Amino acid sequence: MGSSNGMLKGSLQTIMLKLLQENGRMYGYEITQKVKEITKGDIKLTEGAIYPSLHKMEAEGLLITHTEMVENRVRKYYLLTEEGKVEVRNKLKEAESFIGNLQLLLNMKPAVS
Amino acid sequence: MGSSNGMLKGSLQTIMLKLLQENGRMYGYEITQKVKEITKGDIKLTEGAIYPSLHKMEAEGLLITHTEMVENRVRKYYLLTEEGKVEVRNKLKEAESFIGNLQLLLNMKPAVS
DNA sequence: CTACATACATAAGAAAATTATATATACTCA
DNA sequence: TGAGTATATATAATTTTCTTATGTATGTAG
Repeated sequence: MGSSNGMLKGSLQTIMLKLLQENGRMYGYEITQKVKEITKGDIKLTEGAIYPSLHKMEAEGLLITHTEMVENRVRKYYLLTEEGKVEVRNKLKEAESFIGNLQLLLNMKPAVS
Repeated sequence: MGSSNGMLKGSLQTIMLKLLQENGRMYGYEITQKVKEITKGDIKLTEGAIYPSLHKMEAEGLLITHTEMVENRVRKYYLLTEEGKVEVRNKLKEAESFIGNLQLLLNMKPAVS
């Protein structure tokens, strides 16, 4: 079934911010599809997780939005603000450090000599 | 200051189970010190996080305990049950997969050709 | 007319953490 | 003697963040 998330807890924001950094602008549904594609179906983001998270980041000033009608459907695009661009870099550093530490703790990486 | 946790969310159990797998038996405070040591102070587990988590894993049958008095202080040692040993392996596979996916999403790993 | 894909939103509840507090012993430092 | 730190465990209150479920709406495939 692939979709054994459970460890996703603290990294949703980081993932979405990084995708926005790379793609310039994205809408919610597009993000879920992109993540599914990149992880080959392993990680499936749910609407109940992404939309509140996007709203929160918008409220915090990390994202701005603009809405478009495409094929008679509403699309709400999200883009990074300047503050958001700074935040991505911080989050990525944090993630890098965290992954390194996790690999050390779980013995997935040789100890540094 | 190093101690920017925040991404620890879903991995506390995995970390503690892995340490127990490696060390045979450990007590709560010892786990916090070991994690601090291995991560050079980056990750500081709090009591409010570890004790409820250990209690839960004991209730689930993953751990058993025995208490000892050392230097006039109580120590509650935790050990893996057979079920717990199986669980560590599952959690480690999950963690490996998750870390791989996260590195892909965050562009911390070259795309597989 | 049913199901699925696209697209957003939100409410209810659960899970897992943070923060704060409490207990208790022992050592150090002023 | 009193304060602070280290060792050691526990729990309550709160917050954050997620899952699950539901609702709206359009378009296509069968």
